[in-house]
Amino acid sequence: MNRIAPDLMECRDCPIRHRAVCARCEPDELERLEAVKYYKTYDAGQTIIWAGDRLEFVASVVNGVATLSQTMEDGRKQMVGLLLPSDFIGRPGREVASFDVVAVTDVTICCFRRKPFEELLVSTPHVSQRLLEMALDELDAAREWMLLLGRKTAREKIASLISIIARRDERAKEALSKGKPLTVALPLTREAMADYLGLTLETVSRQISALKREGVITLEGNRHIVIPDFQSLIDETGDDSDGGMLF
Amino acid sequence: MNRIAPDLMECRDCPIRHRAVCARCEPDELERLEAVKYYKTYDAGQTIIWAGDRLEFVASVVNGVATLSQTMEDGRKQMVGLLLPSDFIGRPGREVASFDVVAVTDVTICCFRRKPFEELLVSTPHVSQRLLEMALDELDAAREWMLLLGRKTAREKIASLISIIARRDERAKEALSKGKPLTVALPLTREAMADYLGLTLETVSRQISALKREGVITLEGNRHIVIPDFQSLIDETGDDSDGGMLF
DNA sequence: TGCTTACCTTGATCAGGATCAACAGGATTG
DNA sequence: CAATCCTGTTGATCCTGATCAAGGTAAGCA
Repeated sequence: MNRIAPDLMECRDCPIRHRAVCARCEPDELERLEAVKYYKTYDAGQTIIWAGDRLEFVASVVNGVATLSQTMEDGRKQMVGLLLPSDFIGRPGREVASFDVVAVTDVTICCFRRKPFEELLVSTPHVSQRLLEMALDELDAAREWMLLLGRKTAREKIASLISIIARRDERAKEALSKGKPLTVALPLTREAMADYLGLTLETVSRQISALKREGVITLEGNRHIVIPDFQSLIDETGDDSDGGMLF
Repeated sequence: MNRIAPDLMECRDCPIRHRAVCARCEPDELERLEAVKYYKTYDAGQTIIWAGDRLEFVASVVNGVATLSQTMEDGRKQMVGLLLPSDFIGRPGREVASFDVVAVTDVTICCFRRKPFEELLVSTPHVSQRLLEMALDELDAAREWMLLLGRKTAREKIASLISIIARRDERAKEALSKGKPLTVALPLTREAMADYLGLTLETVSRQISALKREGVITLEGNRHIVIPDFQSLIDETGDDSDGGMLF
């Protein structure tokens, strides 16, 4: 898992330095952040924040994958976000968490106590500007997801999920640009995928089998998907076929 | 419709002065905004922005109701936001609109050309702070909506929509606080409701009829809903029954 | 080595909501 | 005033994905 000895790490060596909430910071701003940050690590499966908890800190995901989800009284569950390295956790200006945050793999996060961070937001314009930018991106992504949840078929949902994960995967990007078939690591179980897509795990399994049967994808073990031809996967997502804006 | 003669209106007389993106502005900041704003009005049914259009301006809804939606090639449509007075339209930092914005009733918006507004964002901290706050609120709302789209039944979706509209309705709030039965004006057609909820219009109609048959709601014409007992509507939404955090 | 547990697959059946279709009331128009 | 359009309601039928159920595979462990 390539764990970093967290407390030894300085911001300038941080793998998410140029994508996270601190991306735009000038050296002096970075120093202010550096002074108050602290790292935490969680094992796969651990809950990082419970919905309803008092929100003591906000954080950036440094490495690993976490999910943001909501559960109804009767157990129905909906994932509402996938948190990858550089993504932001928490909501400045809110006392209480609205969603559960759960580590899917082992996770390291870079934390700031909420109150001091809120003060920083006011005094450190490059942090609040970057946070605004990230929030607006998240909002667009959430709205894309609403289309998926409300209108796509099970098959389209699966194809969309795989293509989205492929797009966020650095190594996959490389393979794609070289026209090679690309292999994507799925960090999620079938159940987690179901929670994300608004399906049951059985339907997820069946649709993956169907895509495999038809040669759109190949499985390598249960957690690795090979995509021989990215375009034919895209064709299954139901999205506009303007291959132009890929990546 | 109580149309305001737009160009005569000054910010200090503006009905959304204290809720919109300008809410936090000091008098001097307000002057800067006032200098560059301009009003536009649209008739019910008109499209304000087409997805894919170059985004020339951002704006606040001053009065009326608009929708934010996405359409797939084959016509499937998903609404991803309901824009009520004080809500913000557009995305600073984005060249091209991602969603359609359509006026549902007659609508007046207060516009700022995008480029100058983006500069204002940098130089006017109270604008960007307020915008961040609004974006984070929208994000929470979008995530709530994802639970609705992914996991709720048709009946729960209808009940949720009605209760959400009731909550955003100023006059309804008043009636509620007095314990009176409250009447809510539905600004949406059955079809628009269906697009919002990820259902068909027939299912919307049937579920509304069912709620009426069971006495949870009463209809007054097609666009007004009377809720004799708000709690029993809430009970149908599938949400946590902690009536505590209402409003 | 066999046992347990977690994860996944596949089959049979069911049901919620989609689809197809007919019709009704009200507003608008010629 | 009839004709048309728009919106909404209701019925009949179909189909996608949920539910219930049985096995299968691989890893961890006694």
